Amino acid sequence: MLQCLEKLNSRLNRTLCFLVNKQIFVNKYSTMKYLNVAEKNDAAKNIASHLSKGTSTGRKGLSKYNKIYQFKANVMGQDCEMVMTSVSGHLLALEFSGTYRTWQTCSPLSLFDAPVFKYCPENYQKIKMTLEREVRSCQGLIIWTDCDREGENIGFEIIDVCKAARTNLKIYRAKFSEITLVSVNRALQNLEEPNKNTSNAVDVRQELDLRIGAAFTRFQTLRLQKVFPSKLTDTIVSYGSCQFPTLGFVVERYRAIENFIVETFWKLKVNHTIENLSVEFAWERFRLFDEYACKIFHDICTENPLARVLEVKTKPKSKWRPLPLETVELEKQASRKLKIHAKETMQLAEKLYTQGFISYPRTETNEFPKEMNLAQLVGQQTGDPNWGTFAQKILDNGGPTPRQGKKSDKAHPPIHPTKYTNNLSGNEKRLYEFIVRSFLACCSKDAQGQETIVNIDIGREKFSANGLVITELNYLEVYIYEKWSSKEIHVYQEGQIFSPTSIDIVSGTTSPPSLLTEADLISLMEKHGIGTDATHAEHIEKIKSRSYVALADEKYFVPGVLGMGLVEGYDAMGLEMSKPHLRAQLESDLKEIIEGRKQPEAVLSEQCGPDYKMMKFEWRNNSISHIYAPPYTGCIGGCDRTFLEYLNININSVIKTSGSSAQVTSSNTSSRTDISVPIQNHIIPSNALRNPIEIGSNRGRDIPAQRNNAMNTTNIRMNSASNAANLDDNHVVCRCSKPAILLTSKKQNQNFGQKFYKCPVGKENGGCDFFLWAPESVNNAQSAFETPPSSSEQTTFNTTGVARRDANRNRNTGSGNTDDVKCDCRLPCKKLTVHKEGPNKGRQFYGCAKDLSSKCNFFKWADESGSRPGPARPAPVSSRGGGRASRRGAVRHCSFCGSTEHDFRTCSIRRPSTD
DNA sequence: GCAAGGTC
Repeated sequence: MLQCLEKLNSRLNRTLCFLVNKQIFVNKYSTMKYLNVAEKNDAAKNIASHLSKGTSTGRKGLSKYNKIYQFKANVMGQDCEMVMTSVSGHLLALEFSGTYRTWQTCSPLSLFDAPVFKYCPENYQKIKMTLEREVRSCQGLIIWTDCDREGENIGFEIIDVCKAARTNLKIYRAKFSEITLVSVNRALQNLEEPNKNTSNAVDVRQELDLRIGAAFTRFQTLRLQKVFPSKLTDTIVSYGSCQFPTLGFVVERYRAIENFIVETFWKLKVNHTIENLSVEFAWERFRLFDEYACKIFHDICTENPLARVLEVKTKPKSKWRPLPLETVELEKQASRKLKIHAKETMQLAEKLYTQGFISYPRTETNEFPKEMNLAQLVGQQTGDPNWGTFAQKILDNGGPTPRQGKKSDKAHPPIHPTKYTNNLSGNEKRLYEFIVRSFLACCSKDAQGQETIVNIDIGREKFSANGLVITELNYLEVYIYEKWSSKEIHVYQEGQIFSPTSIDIVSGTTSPPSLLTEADLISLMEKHGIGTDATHAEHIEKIKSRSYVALADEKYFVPGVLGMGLVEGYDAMGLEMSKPHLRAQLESDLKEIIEGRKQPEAVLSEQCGPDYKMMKFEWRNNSISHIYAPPYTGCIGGCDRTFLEYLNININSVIKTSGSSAQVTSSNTSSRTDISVPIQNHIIPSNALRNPIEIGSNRGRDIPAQRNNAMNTTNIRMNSASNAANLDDNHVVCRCSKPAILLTSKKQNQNFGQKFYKCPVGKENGGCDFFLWAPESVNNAQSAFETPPSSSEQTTFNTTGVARRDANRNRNTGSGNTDDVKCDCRLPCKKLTVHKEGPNKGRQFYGCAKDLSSKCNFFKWADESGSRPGPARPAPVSSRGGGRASRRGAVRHCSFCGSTEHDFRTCSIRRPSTD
């Protein structure tokens, strides 16, 4: 009996193990159920279809646009129940709280700090309720939103809604590049965590767009309505980070045309006519702006007017078929070729998409996935009376061979027809036809021709003419929107001599660029990252509806009085609101948030906070203490320009970034390291400051100084208030905003034992190369940078490390012979004489022999021995950048050319292109 | 009454 029981027990155990191993037991009693949510219904349907191998069953959700699909799938080794549904883009919207929502109950300025909250708009309530209802019966949530920045944020909106409805939810992110069988199954087997950083970046983008957009819109609307009541009553004068740069492009082109100076030019033209065939030869010099010079060449040619054929080249020439169609290209081509505006094009495309005639029209992809059955799509078109024959020809001649682009949004294929129809009308019909013809053209072959180029010589002047014979039209047969014309030319042979029919001087005038078309505007927006492919048309429409711009001849954009006034008004205030780089700066900040290098709060603070530029400074080596006694609370926003000059901060750059206060640029090379040296390590935020400040430098970088001032940057960043608490006692932060670590030099040289600060992460681990000698070590260490200071240098009045290095070199160089004295480029110097009126007139000095654009900052008086430190008197500066030593005498001079008659702001050397 | 980004 006992044996029987043991046998039975053993058998039961084996059965149990088998069931557990096969997960039958687990499934029976605790089958895992997941809610899967995609960004749109279409995606949910297709993903469900792939994951279920076509077996998913559908049912209605509370929202009629967002259905629910059910199926079984294996998730992490377990067979699970799957429920799949979707949202429709963003589920939540951002809005101001309470009284901040209405215009009359708060100041526009208060919107920068006003409380905001996320809520679900009325038209999305049903989607939200579906999620809440479905998730209650699930143990897991899988996010299937598009794998881009906005998609990640929409994912977190879904997560927030679902977590509020159901606790203890396991949450995963499916990452996929396209909705294909392979891709979505791979995503399910490699589930990840949602990326909070990416979502944070979108939150920042949303908040900034709302705050800045609403604040400026209300401010300028109310202000301008008050100033121009008769003209602007009931008119919204909106501001947006995309609509304003779009307006800026229109204004900029208009100004370029207005400011264009017409010039007359002259050129030679050779004609050779035989039996009604006239061939024009173009001059190799193209055109000259000097009539007299052109006449001389004309005389030379006409003195011996025989042409000799130097070369006859015949080569095949192709005209490329179009790339697979992406949204921006569809908008541009429809505007150019069909004269349908971008906004209408997208509305039409949306309609064609929902009727199933074309694929998803918002795509940045211009290459077809390999697994797409293009032949089947081409086959659908063979019955059409206009392009059916061509479609059949593609199939008969080896099938579709699409030209492939290089762009992919990893989500949608290029725009293509998905179903044949001949029941459309109006612009809907025209747009469908364009999409079909573009698709067939893309699947066809390039047009082929033979080009002949003939080069001739007349009196040593060269001319050329070309002809073209088209041999195969190929895609041009179906793509009726492009033309390629043959050009007949006589038969020439190398060495042939002929008499031209005429050799003429023709004059012409240069012409300004043309006004922007919609296609041009879209190209500019795309180039500068203004808006997305889905929103370009809306921004253009917006500036039209606001009367900022209008269309001339129904084609060309011209700024209206209001648009022009806004741009010029802000420009006059030094606020570059209509320039694209403001948006570009935000995009750069968002990227840093995504990469985890920047806190969202810091970006919000920088872009949104009041424009404080007050900092507390302390000076090392008494540098400028006699003028600005430490601790000095100074402004770098332009309110104290003298102070900026002493720090060699380029005021123009400060103004340029006044909206974000992220960066100022130093105006000369030697001073690019200035700021971090004279200022002691204790960089303490003043009471006026809400944020601590990090000051770094470009120490150690080899930057050609005069080439690009913007490169000589000394970064001054506002960090988040929360970082303040993390700072160590020294308040030294590195350039990646981390508290710097204090280390001791172990190198066996004169710096042994000296202390210095470094980035805690280290450059080798992705940190920065921040370096600063500790205050207690600075008088003993080589210098605040790399070069050892001598005792004499310690007593100099220079505020800059670089000037000290110059002094050091001066001491070691020879005694006035140009062959002995070498500059910082290690090249022999040239000896120069001061011509400027002043105490040093006639005095000689050494400077770099290179030209202005590449010379270094080396300076040395010719009549002084090398043992003395840097110049004690106001110095003539050998190049843009030297001569900080002269500050002591309080004689102000230009930091670029040394003149005492102006400062660097008005220096003609510094600003050759604008002065 | 405001933005820009999703999508229907």
